[in-house]
Amino acid sequence: MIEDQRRPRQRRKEARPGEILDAAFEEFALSGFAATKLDDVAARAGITKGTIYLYYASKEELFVATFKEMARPVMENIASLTERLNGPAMDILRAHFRIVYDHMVLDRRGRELQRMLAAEGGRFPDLTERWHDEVIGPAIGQLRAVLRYGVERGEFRPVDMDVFCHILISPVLMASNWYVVFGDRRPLDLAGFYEAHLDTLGRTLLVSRGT
Amino acid sequence: MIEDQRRPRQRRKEARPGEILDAAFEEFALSGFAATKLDDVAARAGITKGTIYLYYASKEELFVATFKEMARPVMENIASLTERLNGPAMDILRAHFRIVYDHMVLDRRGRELQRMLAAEGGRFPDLTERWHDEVIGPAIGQLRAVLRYGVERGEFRPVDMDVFCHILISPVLMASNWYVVFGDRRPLDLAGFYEAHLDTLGRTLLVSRGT
Amino acid sequence: MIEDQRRPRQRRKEARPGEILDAAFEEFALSGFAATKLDDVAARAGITKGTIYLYYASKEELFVATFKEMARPVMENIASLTERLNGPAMDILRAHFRIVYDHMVLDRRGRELQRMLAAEGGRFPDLTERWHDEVIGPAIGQLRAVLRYGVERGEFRPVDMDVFCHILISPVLMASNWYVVFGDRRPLDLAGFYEAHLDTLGRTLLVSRGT
Amino acid sequence: MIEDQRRPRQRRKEARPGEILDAAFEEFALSGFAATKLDDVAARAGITKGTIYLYYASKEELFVATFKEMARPVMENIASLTERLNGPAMDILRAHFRIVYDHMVLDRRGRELQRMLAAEGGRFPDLTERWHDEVIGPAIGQLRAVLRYGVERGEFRPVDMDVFCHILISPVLMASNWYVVFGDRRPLDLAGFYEAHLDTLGRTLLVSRGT
DNA sequence: CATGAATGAGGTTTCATTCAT
DNA sequence: GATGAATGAAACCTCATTCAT
Repeated sequence: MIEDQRRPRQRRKEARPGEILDAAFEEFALSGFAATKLDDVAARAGITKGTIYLYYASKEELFVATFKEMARPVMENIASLTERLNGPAMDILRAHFRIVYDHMVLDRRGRELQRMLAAEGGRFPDLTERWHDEVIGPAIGQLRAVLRYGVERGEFRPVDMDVFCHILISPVLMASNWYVVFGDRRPLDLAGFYEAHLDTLGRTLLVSRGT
Repeated sequence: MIEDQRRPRQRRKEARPGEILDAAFEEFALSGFAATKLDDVAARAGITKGTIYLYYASKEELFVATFKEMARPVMENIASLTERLNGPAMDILRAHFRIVYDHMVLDRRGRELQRMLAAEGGRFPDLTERWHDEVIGPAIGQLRAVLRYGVERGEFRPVDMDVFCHILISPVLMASNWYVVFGDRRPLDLAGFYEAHLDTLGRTLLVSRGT
Repeated sequence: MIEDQRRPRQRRKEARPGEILDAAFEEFALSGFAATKLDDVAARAGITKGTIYLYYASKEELFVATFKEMARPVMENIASLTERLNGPAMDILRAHFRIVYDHMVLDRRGRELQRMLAAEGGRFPDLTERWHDEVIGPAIGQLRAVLRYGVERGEFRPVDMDVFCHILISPVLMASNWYVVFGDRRPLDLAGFYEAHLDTLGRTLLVSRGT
Repeated sequence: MIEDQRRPRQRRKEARPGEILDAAFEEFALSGFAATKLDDVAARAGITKGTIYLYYASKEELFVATFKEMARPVMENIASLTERLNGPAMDILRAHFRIVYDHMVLDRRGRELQRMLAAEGGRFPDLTERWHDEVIGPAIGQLRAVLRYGVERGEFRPVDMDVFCHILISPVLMASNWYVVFGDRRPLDLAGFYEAHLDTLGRTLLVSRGT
């Protein structure tokens, strides 16, 4: 956003790829892969079309690189989810979902990534796989670990883990998807949503609930 | 499915628009709006490209017509959801979700419609509005009516309707989205999923559960 | 050349591919494969660029089709060279070379084909093979048959066929190549050249020459 | 070929233009003028694209310089062909053609130069002129001088010099062209070819041949 | 001298749209 | 109504050339 005072040719080359990916992400998120014009990406990045090809061999490669770059922080954060399991399982769950909400719902990038995947997954199965292996899979794996911990602890009732993990995480997808589709026109009370989600978790899982 | 006994020529004339929409839906669902070629639509419909323009003025118009046509049965079914509220609220909920699952998860069209909306909604805000007004809105409205009925009946505990409706319906979106994104490669136990979903509903809503 | 009075869209489609190949040949012969612009081909054919793609999938394919089409008459004429071997071998040779000169030297297409092969053969090895198999090979094969016939008849002295065939046919390549490279600026006396060539043949091959 | 012992940096400076021409020649010979990329030339020369422009103002100029440089040794050798005319004319011819074969057939550069001329001559008429004036013309001039010498000497029969010179030299073009077009896939017996060529010369020219 | 990032004109290719039949 | 050949704008991509370092 801050104007670089040096002339274009003088800009430091190290920053180029990143600037391009930022611009590309905006355009791809806005228009989808097929409808995005490299001219627009270049214009947004303040360069010309040809320059993109110095760093990425094709539009497809740019898309993949963009997705991977934008997914990286999400992946890293998911990977570093609660490893320590001690204390009440419900507290761990609460912390767990706090992070998931931050990265998949509140962060615009997380939301757009999910949308892009739904939209373009057919043409980029590798990205779908990667997203599953490094985001969805680990997130559900962590959730399952917490559930098992809670059950072993006598805090949670025993449930079919495979299925319940998907059930319990679905409000996250709902919130992300709602935001992306209906935007600001039909706002969602995200804070209330989060609380209601956790309430549901508790009622669904806890063995004994304080009435 | 039922063979039309009339001569192809004759049959065709009236059925054309519908056949085109069927073909268009498949192609749009497969490739998205921008990447779909009218050539492919025409080929799939067994006609030539020019013929499409006899019925639809542009690719955009075809897309809108396709979406509307495919959304119509879903809308109608949603509209005819349980109007009568009598008997246990939980039974009504169960019936309600049966229909929702049938049309939004099990029916490929319902799944694709949701995906298309996520993918192309930005370029077709009218469709997004329509989908909200005639599918999502009514479905949630019905859900809210049942919840209110259950609360009035003393069967459900009082909750924040607005938020909980979204929470409680999210697994439907999850199932639909999962299917569309991960396809058959990572199958979901849909029957178990449905049961777990209803179980969650019960535990979340019911005032007292028979242990 | 004769203006077709019908408007472009009305031209008969059957003629299109041929018209395109004619135009393409001129441009390819003029500029070579890489430097030829499809715009120019289209302009020469009186159509637009897109139309070319209705008939040929790519510039390469157009080039190959052009070469094959232009080579066809040459190939057919070579194939129909003297099959009957009777009478003086020298007379047969004379007739043989008359045809070869007509198609490889006097005919502009024959000359250009040879040039194109030298120029683009590296990028289109299939064409080179085809040209060898259907033009050069047969022409030399026929020449060899006549030589053998002349030797058996006692008219020609025995020579190493493989090598002499190439030697004896070289003036044809020289004439063709000269014309193509130096054009009209340094004309060649083609009639005298042909006679001198046959004279050389006679002196090289005949057992006894009438002094 | 001889290793330059000086440090690369130092050696480079003076040798640059030559190295560039060497690299350019390989690329131009491989792909032709239009399809050759300066990137590839630079890579082959071990420098960067920009450096080429320190020495040559444009791709065209580089091509011309390359051709001239590569043609220089050929021109020089042609120029120094037999000036002394004494002894049997046939011996002189033999020596003459030995040199011509060495430089136009056996030397890859000679072959490629001829090919390049056929391929790009249209775009570079100056080169064509130069090649004619300094290679083809002198070579034929020398040949004519030997023929005249042989005729005057009573060794050769009188012939139409202009035409016969072309005829008699054509096997050289054939050999060169064959090699360039069919490469190693359809090898030519060059030694036998040379002998057969000289045999043809003798039979065509000599007044009386020892039967 | 040398670099190599950047440019931008221009080429190939695609495809929604038109229109004469 | 239906066809399908033709169009032409626009997209992706290439690469000769420039220029600040």
